[in-house]
Amino acid sequence: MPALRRRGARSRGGTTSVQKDVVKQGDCIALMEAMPEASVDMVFADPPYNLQLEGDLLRPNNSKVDAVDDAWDQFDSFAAYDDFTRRWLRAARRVLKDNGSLWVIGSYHNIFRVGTALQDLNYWILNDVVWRKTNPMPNFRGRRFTNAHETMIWAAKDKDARYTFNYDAMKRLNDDLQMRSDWLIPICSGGERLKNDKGEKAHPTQKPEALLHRVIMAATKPGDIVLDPFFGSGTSGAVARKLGRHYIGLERDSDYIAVAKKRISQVQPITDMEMIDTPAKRQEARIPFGWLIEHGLLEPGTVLHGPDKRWRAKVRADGTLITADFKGSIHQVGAHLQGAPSCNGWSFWHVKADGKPVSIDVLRQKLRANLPKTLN
Amino acid sequence: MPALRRRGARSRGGTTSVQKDVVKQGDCIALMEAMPEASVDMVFADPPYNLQLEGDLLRPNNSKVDAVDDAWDQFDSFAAYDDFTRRWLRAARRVLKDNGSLWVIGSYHNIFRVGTALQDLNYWILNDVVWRKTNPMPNFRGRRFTNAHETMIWAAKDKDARYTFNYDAMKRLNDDLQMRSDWLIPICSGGERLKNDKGEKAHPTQKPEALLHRVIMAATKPGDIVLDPFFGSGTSGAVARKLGRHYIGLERDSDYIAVAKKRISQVQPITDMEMIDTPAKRQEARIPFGWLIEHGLLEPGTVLHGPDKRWRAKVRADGTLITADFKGSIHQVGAHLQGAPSCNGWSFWHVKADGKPVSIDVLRQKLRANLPKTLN
DNA sequence: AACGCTCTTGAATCACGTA
DNA sequence: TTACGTGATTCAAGAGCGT
Repeated sequence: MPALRRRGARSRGGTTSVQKDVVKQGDCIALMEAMPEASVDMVFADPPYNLQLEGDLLRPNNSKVDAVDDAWDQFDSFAAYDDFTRRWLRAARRVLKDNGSLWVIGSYHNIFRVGTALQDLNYWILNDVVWRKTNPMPNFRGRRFTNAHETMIWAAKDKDARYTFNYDAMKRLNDDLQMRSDWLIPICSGGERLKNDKGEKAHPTQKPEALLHRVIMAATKPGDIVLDPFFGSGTSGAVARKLGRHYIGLERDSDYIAVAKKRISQVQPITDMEMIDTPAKRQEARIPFGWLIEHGLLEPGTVLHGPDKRWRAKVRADGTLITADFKGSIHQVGAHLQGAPSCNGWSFWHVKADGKPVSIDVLRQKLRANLPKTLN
Repeated sequence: MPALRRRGARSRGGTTSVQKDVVKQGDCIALMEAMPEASVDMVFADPPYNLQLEGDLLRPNNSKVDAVDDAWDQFDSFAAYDDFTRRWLRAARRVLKDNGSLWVIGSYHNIFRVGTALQDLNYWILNDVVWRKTNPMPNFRGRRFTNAHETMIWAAKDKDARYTFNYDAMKRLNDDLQMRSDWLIPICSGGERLKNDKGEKAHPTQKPEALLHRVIMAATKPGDIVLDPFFGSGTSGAVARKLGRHYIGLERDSDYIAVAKKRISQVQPITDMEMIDTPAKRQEARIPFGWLIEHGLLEPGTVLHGPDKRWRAKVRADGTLITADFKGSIHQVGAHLQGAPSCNGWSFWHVKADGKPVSIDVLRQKLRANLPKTLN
């Protein structure tokens, strides 16, 4: 039960305290209603999509697609889904700080209803952001376009809110061009995809950490609290912890909670504030340096050195480098250290791997090979 | 013997006739209500976006909605926009043929409300398609992501509609990969952008012809009728005419109508069917397997084998196959042997010719080419 | 170690015509 | 309206395995 407080005493920075870095089991609406109001800086929500699947779907080779048919995704009608949506969005709005913001991810099955509800509840939409998948599932029957993206809505609490947007960090993550509303990121697979002890996927819709990296870097500051009312396998919590933010996860399913807790416990937070604070080749696909970090080819805090080890700098989470007295892009820092007018950071900087220096350009090539022609 | 005929030759509704290749002036809802029902094959709509800064939103009765800045008026504005949206979508649904489809383009200001209305009116969403702009307007204040895309919703009249989708044409447009739901297309500028006699742009939101080219090629056949209830500068009409389709444009503003009419009059339609027809495997003349035997391309008793020689069957004179324990069609026997729910016998079975395996589909193509064109 | 090949898999509202 | 037979339909990655 929230403490009795005077109207207007609501702080913008939180005199109220809320339990941080926890996962709570239960219905997210009830759990949010029990939280103090205006207590979190950002909400990230991956609600049920309300897919309406009828029969089985077979691939051309007659194998069956493992569909999302879990009970938690079943609703009787659009009206029921709308009611659920409005209730959790209203509860989220109450616990959100006045200058916080909210992200919701969805597909065409549900995102229009979410967006309508947001607007009706007086949220103020800032962007719709398209997550373009490098490797979506194809359309097996040839009856539609390949459903190759999902949509995120980013909204402030109201029209006049002074929400956080780390414009420079985003720009640097994108090689000094403004970050656009369409993001190209692979789906979660391979080693990142959590499995249960039977080797099955632990959660049917686990989101990639690269996606959450960009969301959290864009719209929070170190120390901020990220609330995820549909915590699932805990991607938002894991990335928040890694980036020096706090998390609160709400989840009904105890199996998912166990997976998420174990996962988060293995995350090594970046404690060096310098690494995470955010004060910001033409024919081939352009790969911003920041993408190496988003995709885990470099960890924030990694030490890079120049060709002959005279020069060193550390990698920050937003894709800039930092030395004792200077920070900037890989090119700017390289030029500064050498006292040169310019420097190609891609060829200048190296990272130690198994004792041997590896050019970061090698990492770029590796990433480029993994991000196919859909880049263009 | 079944007659050789094109598959999918069903009539697409339309005993009623409708005026084609015209632009009508007036309120689109009233104009659609005056049209015969089930009379157009596709609707493309670029409705007002309800940009909240513009304040020029008109209610259904054409009264102007005052500029709004508080929550109550905002709700009033959304309600008016929703009402308008539902009315024109309902009218459009009535004039759409049962197997037609509808496209609506919008931005985050209005697209969620459009999508919700579509679902509520029992339209069946097929895809949301993202138009990624190569050259969007940058974000000048640095407070959001560059708004670099718009969203189109593609919907059928209902869940069971047999809408047109030229899968093969789309695949060829995309280097023989399935067309995805994210399209990269430049905004309309340069010579394509229509100007008035003062050199100002003739319409504020003229859409690029490349966008309409892909929409119309994807979802209509030559000779189909495309209805655009917010005709504006007439991009949909110009592209429809160019591609051998018909258009119906509805528009309130007489200046826009003048621009559109002049523009369309200058379009040279492509008359060569070879240029605009989009042959699909599904629509090719059906050749029963037995014809291969009748026409001497296969002898009764010939041994067929599967892709890897594990499976064998003999051809009987009536066009069935026989194995030790089973007989049936090429499809049934292929499925039975593999223990699969189904099998495309045309691609499964091969015959030895000069020591090399030849797919029976090759024989089918040979026969199809030799049959008189008039039957095709 | 480095390839090359096969097999598996991912938030999916995934036939159609004829009798 | 329903039942049934034909036959159309997949892309990018990762894992595993053999050379």
